[in-house]
Amino acid sequence: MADISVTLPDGSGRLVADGSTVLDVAASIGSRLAQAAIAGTINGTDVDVSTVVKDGDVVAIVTTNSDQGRHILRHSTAHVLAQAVVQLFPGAHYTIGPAIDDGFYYDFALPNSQTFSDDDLRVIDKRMREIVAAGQPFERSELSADEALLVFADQPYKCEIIERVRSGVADGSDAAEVGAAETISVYRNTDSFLDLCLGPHVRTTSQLGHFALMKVAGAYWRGNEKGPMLQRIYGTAWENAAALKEHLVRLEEAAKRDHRKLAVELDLLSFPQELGGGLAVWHPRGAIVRKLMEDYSRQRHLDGDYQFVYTPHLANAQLFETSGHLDFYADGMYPPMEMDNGVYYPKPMNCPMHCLIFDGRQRSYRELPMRLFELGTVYRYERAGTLHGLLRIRGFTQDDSHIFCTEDQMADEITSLLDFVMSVLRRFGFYDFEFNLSTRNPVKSVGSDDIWEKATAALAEALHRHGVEYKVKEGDAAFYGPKIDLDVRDAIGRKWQLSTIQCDFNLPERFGLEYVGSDSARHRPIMLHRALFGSVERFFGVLLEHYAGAFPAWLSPVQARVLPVASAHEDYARTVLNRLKKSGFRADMTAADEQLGKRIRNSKLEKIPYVLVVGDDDVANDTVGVNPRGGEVERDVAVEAFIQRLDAEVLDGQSGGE
RNA sequence: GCCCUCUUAGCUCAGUCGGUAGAGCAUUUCCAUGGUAAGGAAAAGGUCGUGGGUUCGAUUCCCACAGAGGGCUCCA
Repeated sequence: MADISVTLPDGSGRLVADGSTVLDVAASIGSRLAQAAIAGTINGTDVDVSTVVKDGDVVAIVTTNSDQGRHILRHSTAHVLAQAVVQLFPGAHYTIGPAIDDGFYYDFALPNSQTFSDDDLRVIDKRMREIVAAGQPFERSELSADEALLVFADQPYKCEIIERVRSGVADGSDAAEVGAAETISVYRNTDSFLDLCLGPHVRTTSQLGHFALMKVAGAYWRGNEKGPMLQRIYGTAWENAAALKEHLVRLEEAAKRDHRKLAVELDLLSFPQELGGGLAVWHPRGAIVRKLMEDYSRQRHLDGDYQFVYTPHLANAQLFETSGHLDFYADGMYPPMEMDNGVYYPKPMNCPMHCLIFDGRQRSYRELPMRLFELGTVYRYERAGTLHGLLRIRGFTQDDSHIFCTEDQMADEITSLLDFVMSVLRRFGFYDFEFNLSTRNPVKSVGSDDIWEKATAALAEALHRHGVEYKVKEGDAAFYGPKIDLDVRDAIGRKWQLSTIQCDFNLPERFGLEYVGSDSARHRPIMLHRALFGSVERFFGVLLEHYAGAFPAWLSPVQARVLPVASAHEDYARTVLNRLKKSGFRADMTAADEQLGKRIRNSKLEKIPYVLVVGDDDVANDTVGVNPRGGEVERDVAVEAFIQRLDAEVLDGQSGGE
């Protein structure tokens, strides 16, 4: 048989026998590679390892320890899940089951609106392992739509997908199942189980097995809340036992950082049931941290030439009619209060009120850019199921600013805003930023093409000037203007969306805002909305998770705790405490009513940065024993030296770190 | 709002096959004064989320509501 030549990713050529498959190519390179091969790519297209290569093809082998490989084995595991469910729950309809970050899910419709229980998960898991042990092959075949409809005649959701392919409306939501192509591919595991799928898949189920079923959840068919509610099973799957274990440990670590758990443990804040859902009260420990955050924010805004304003929590309905919020977002607002002189609403945002301030008198171009700043508390009636600790809450405070400027000022203003945002976030220990630029949704937007183009260009320009990478989210802008969103990565690599910078062409129009230009004519200002923390509550929650409750010294509720070894040292301990307080530190003391070890333990659990132990030696020498959070104990430190050290650390926290 | 699960002492959790409840930690008091992550003893603490229903009797079974958790949808 004649040889053909294929090219490998490193550019080298390779001769293989005509009719060779991707797996044969892998085998020709090495037997271990062939073992690890679960799929391949030919000329950039994902394929099964059983696919035959042609002369001149560029062939790559996909192994399990790559993102692409894991994606494939997760998707294959989803098929195994579907087979197990179909076997165990006769009459179950299976719908779609894609791979996702770290795992996969599969959505099912069970007969008679049955639901899965946790016990069911255990049974399903067991059956899945039997399927893995059986080493079933994944055999690909291609069918016409008519053939496929016949094969899946008793699977209405599959038929719907097939019909969508036939009528050419299949889109991203169908992508895991079928391609955009006219032919429909299916993968067969056994004579009785096959599934619509674009592929590729592993060769056999025996290449799978390092998976865990995580949870059951409800999910709407096609994400449509008017559509049927399906039963979704989430799972995670990895290339080997170690990777699976690592993932599960990571989840445990993240759970330990849960801000709702830490808020209770550290006595920071609570959500009393009597208050109502999504409403928090701040306890002294949490309130002091919040105050420090707000003080810091205020100081930075003063430095940045912002003008401080205050606006009330209620407003006449007319205001929100003017702003358009009542038209668009009435569902998300707390209900109206009818008074003798009109109808009032709690404010869901601050912008309309800031517009009133701008509009309070005639404005000159000389006043622009005018930057109004407020820590403004707003109320939004978030739907019950969406509440989530501090991250999604019904009453919250935005570090909200509205900047009124001319079109020409827009680019500079946005550029300096980006500096400002990053500088503030760095102070809270975030150094890894990702930017998203959301552009116009042509169907739903206000404002002229010209102004959209200018504003989008100004945002892009600012990003370019900073030399930062950014993703463009086409059509993701609000109806009133384009925006930049900023995501940060926390200490364990999770992504959080925090800051936002938005252009608004709508409110200036609706409120008829104007300024007098140097040409003596009236012009409409551009309005920029921006929040750095986003909401103080949400930012606090993210910060809690980021620091795992161990706030840096400048933010810690208690910076140092003095512990006398025995009662005899209490007087001295008190003088040390007073010196710390006089130096401006937040410090306290725990009397020797309990053993030293226990008091140290409790202080550590409170994540206090410094525990100062004082005994006979210290009384004699004016020293302390310093037990720092996460560090080594140091004895005989002069009190003055410790104060200077802490002073430097706090100062560095507030102003260093750039 | 939708699907599932949950709600017992300040916290973390047992428990009652329907006969009004227990532990550890925390709290208070007493003893102990201990140099770097839990010393000992005692006391106090609960209309078992709320409201209805079934029952001789409900914290337990049923229903509704509220709140929480996991998802979906939504997030100006």
